[in-house]
Amino acid sequence: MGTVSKALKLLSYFAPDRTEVGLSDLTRLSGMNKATVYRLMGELQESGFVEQGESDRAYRLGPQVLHLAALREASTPILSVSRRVLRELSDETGETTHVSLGHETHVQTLSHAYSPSHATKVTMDDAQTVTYHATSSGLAILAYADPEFVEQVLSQPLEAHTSMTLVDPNDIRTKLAAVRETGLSDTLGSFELEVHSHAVPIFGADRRAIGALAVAAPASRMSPEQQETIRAALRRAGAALTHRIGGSPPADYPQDVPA
Amino acid sequence: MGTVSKALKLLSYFAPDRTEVGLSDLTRLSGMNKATVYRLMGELQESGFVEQGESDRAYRLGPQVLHLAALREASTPILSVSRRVLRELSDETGETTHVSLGHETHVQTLSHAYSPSHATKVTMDDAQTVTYHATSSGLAILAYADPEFVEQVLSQPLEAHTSMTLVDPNDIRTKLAAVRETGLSDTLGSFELEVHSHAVPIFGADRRAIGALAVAAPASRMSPEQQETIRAALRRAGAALTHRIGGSPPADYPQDVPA
DNA sequence: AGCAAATGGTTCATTATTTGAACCGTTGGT
DNA sequence: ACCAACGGTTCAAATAATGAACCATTTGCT
Repeated sequence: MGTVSKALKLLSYFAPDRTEVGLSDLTRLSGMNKATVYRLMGELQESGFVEQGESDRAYRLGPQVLHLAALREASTPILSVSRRVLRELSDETGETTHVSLGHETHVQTLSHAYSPSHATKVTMDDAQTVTYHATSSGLAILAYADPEFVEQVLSQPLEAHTSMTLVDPNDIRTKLAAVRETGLSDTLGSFELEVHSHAVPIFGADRRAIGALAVAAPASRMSPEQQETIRAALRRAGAALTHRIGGSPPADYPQDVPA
Repeated sequence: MGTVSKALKLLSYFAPDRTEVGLSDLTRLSGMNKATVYRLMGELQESGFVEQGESDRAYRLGPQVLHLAALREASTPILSVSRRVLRELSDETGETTHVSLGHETHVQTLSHAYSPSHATKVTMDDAQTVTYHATSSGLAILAYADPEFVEQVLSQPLEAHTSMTLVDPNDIRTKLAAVRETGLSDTLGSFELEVHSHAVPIFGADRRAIGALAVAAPASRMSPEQQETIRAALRRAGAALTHRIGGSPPADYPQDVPA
């Protein structure tokens, strides 16, 4: 692994529940030498990717990441566009909605929206990191990913988040084939019990799945009619989002609801 | 300069008007060896900081920057908070407003809002990079920055964007003292002719100026009354933004409008 | 108060990585 | 058919990264 990758890997230890990390923590988490971490963080700091607290000297993500994100948004406005799509989809379905992006080994939540129509709802954090195999979003992305990439993900240890999580690679391959039939994935309690989640893939300009749009509802509220509402709304919203970021679905993506 | 800094420097060549950059362009822009750039970009790509187009193989900023920005926003919500503040400030003043962050050598626009009340308005891009010495935002930040930092900025060549730009370091030091008197800076045509811009600094938790909030109006519309409206609105909005991101102004910051 | 352990930070000889000139194979223009 | 520019690749030489041991403060415990 090159030096640059090591430095960037240090950034990945920031998480919603760990927004500040000290030097020793980073050393332990990364397994690198303390002097190495210190120097790398120093370079990241010079470039504005992290900043250091005055008192405790813990590292935080710096303003430079906002600048780069604004720049990325200027060319491919996923965030700003998805915010509107999420709002509409939440209003339409009455449930919590979110968009996620597929990364090398994990799926990352980018943004979410709640519906005010129910007191009980699935709660979310932005910037959450979740697994491919246990979430409807992850499965939606995998279903339209390169076969090699799928195998790479399935070759890693698959954690059982709940008793409902699919952990057998063959079960997952079967599931992915089913997802491809309809262009839509769903999971019941496989990431968190009592949560029934539906997702559709979002495609980029190169017709590859870059992320997913999902609706997460309490399982208790999921009637067949509600499910049909969600599926229809999700299909429409997904197509809209794909289109509005300049992407297009692959030729084999189901355009209509299959019989 | 360490390897990591070199890699991160490559990211700085992305700009609103250059969202895709090829290998040769990067080599020229950075002055580094082509093989070096290639390897560094490869590492940045592996970590998701950039991605490559299928056809032309040009590099774009990758989805990882969105993830980091979402993470930073979760702990210090400048962006989401400032959006609301900007909206209100634009409605109140009837002019274009924007927030910027102070960086090592430049000032970067993060977000902006327009007012619908006039047909002519100052137009903006997000993620624009501008100079410290020629903008009201830059001067507002400098006025509350460490003296060493001010000297560092003033020791570099100061470009005259227009005939009105202050380029003599002594003139700028005098200007900064005047800004400290009122806690508010303004420039008339020093970045772009015909634009009259007002700005207040935004302070972080450590009471240092991290950025600025600004109102940019066509010079032709700037009457003494309009100016007073803007100053008052800007002071209130700046205090609100500083407060809502968990920051506080330094002890010597003028709290009330001076006599 | 006094101690022990953990923290951030620093040093410097050893080591491993980065570097750059020259080299392919392709593509697009004339 | 040519030339120039592109992305990508190679390998010996040069340089930068590394890690064990060290110091100074801070924190937590008795």
